[in-house]
Amino acid sequence: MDLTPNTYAADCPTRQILDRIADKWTVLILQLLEREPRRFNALRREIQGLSQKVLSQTLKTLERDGFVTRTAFPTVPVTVEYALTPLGRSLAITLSPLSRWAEAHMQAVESARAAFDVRSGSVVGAATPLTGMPSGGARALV
Amino acid sequence: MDLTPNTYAADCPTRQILDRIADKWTVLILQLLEREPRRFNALRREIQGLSQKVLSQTLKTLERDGFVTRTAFPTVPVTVEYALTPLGRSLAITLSPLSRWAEAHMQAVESARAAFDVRSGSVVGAATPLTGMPSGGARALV
DNA sequence: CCGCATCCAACAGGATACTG
DNA sequence: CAGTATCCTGTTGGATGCGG
Repeated sequence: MDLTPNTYAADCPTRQILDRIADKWTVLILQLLEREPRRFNALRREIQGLSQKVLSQTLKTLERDGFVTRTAFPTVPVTVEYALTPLGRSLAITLSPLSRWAEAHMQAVESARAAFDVRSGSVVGAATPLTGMPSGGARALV
Repeated sequence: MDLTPNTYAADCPTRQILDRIADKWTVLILQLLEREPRRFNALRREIQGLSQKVLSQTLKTLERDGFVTRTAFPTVPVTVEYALTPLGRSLAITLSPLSRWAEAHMQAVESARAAFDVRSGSVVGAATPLTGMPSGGARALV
């Protein structure tokens, strides 16, 4: 039996788990829930661009994976609260550097993209000019 | 002007970046390149389940985002080497805890899934028996 | 309020074949 | 070896309407 999990094997469970946790919505949701438990529509409102359907699906898998708990209070219109489990909290802590990295290096990435697009000659609104010039080839940049 | 980036706004650049870096293949590729630069087919072989098309696409965006450099040596059959930029190295370090978390908590997640599936009564190979029983409802767990 | 079910458009991604 | 181009299918995900 193979006791050492290998993320690079397609069939290893760790691969499947990595696929789930390396997800945009997972990162954002867990981040919010780490601060404090929330209701369904609270999450929906706080995360722009997240549709109700996808939120619903995501929460369900997060619950199944043991990251969040779903508690329904039998109030008049039902009230549902989502909260992190200890396992989920552990994951949230692991994930939070991702958001911070994105914020910290946003500018650097945008610059890199702009530079690359110039090198590739892909000017957005205009046809690629055969005139100017290619080359510029293999200068080590970085 | 808004100086504070907000990952929860749909149009914020950080959101787009988060979407890219929170990606299964990105995590795996950067991890490998952090140890040492690699050739195209080396990456392809080392990462099971990663098709040539997707690897190609992914590497291109990673290059555009300024995470990796692509160096082509004019040998007989051309040789191409991918390596991390300082920015990419910074990201790789941020990403590596993800893989390790997956490995460390693999068992816990699988247990959670099994438990959830039992609660939900979704036995894989069999039709859901109307006989047995529903309920099991709202017991607070965890 | 909290969802699920349905329909449908868009895109991701595998297989294959062909270039420098 | 290191890709690009084409085709074609499966899944993702938005929009909408209904039910507990």
